[in-house]
Amino acid sequence: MLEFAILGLLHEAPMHGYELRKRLFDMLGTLRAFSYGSLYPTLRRLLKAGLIVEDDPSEPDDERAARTWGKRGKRVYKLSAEGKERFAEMLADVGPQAYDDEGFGVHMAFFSRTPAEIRMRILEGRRRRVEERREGLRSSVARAGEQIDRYTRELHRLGLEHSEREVRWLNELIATEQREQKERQDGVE
Amino acid sequence: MLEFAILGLLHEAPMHGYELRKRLFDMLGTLRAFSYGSLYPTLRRLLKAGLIVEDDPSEPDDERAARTWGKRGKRVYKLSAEGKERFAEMLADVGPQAYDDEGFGVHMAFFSRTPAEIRMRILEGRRRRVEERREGLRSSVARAGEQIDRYTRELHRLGLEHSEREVRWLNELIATEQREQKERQDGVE
DNA sequence: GGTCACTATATCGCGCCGATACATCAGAGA
DNA sequence: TCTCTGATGTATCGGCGCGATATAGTGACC
Repeated sequence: MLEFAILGLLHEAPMHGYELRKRLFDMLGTLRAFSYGSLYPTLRRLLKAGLIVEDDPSEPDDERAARTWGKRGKRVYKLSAEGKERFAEMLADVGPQAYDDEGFGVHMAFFSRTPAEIRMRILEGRRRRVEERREGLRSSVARAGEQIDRYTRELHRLGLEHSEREVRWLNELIATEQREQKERQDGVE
Repeated sequence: MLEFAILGLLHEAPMHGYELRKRLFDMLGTLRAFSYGSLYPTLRRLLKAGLIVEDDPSEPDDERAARTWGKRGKRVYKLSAEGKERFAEMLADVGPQAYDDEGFGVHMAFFSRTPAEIRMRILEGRRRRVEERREGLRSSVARAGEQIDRYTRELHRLGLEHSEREVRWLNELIATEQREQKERQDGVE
């Protein structure tokens, strides 16, 4: 997931670790924080795999100000051709991880770079997933009184409300996507 | 967190791994699944630490039916004195992990075994945490139009709604707790 | 007799977190 | 001028938990 996010973000511009982390935080908020303890090792891994390369180009005087540093701070990374390719593959490969809480959020944050058809698949897969959760919680909450711990039931009540709300939210998004797709088609014809 | 959950569950009765996992799933639902890949190693660790002991007592003919097995399946664990102590310590030690999404859910699932005072601390800490998130998302959503990616904003909108709803839910819980505490005091006096 | 779903234990690799350490730099305030 | 704080920046370590996978006994249905 972090790999996906890094590759996605580097499409915008070359960046160093700290910046990546901030951008990520802005996009995902508390949904997914990604600590430095995973960020830097992942960067290393991507570097070794050749998916990103160090952008070290002895200063093209272009925004020189940022890197006043002393002896080698700031390591700026940019996407390699292989990295671009890999990101495209990951976009196309819509697995179950794209439907769970964290994976879905990360995927959605990159929807602007995601083909409409794949956006649709993810949105609908997510909806199915949340509907299942909702049904489970529904029956748990309905199976009232008897046996279930009171606090557990409260927990399930909140979960149920969240699920219901998210399904509605997804329905709106899906409707919007469909409307826009139709407009695109009408525009072409 | 898993350690906490296992120790908490074993207060009810001795159990084997599979059963622990099912009970856990029933309590936390999709909030926190805990796979076998973490459950069994954790059980081992707790065993080695002496917090749980194997309950191997050559059949007290008490529910014999369940263990028809052949050659040693089913390893039943029960709490040791140290385990009980440890759980009590973990209950009393309310750190930031008790306020985040997953930790809070697990703690709340064991509220029936948690002193009222600590329940209060956790509830209020969680509320503070969620309010912070809410404020962050609020300003992000309000800072409309300009610059922010459309899908990212949708993500933040949903997050905001969830935060608002959870704060309300927490307020109710806290109010209930306070009411009950008052009743307890009145009853005593 | 087959096969299906459930019960049950276990391991492996690896992604990610939290804590921690260590630097530089900008601005505020004494 | 000095110092302190807070943001910027890179990095490592131990350990938790996940997903995939292997193995196997049990009960029920057809």
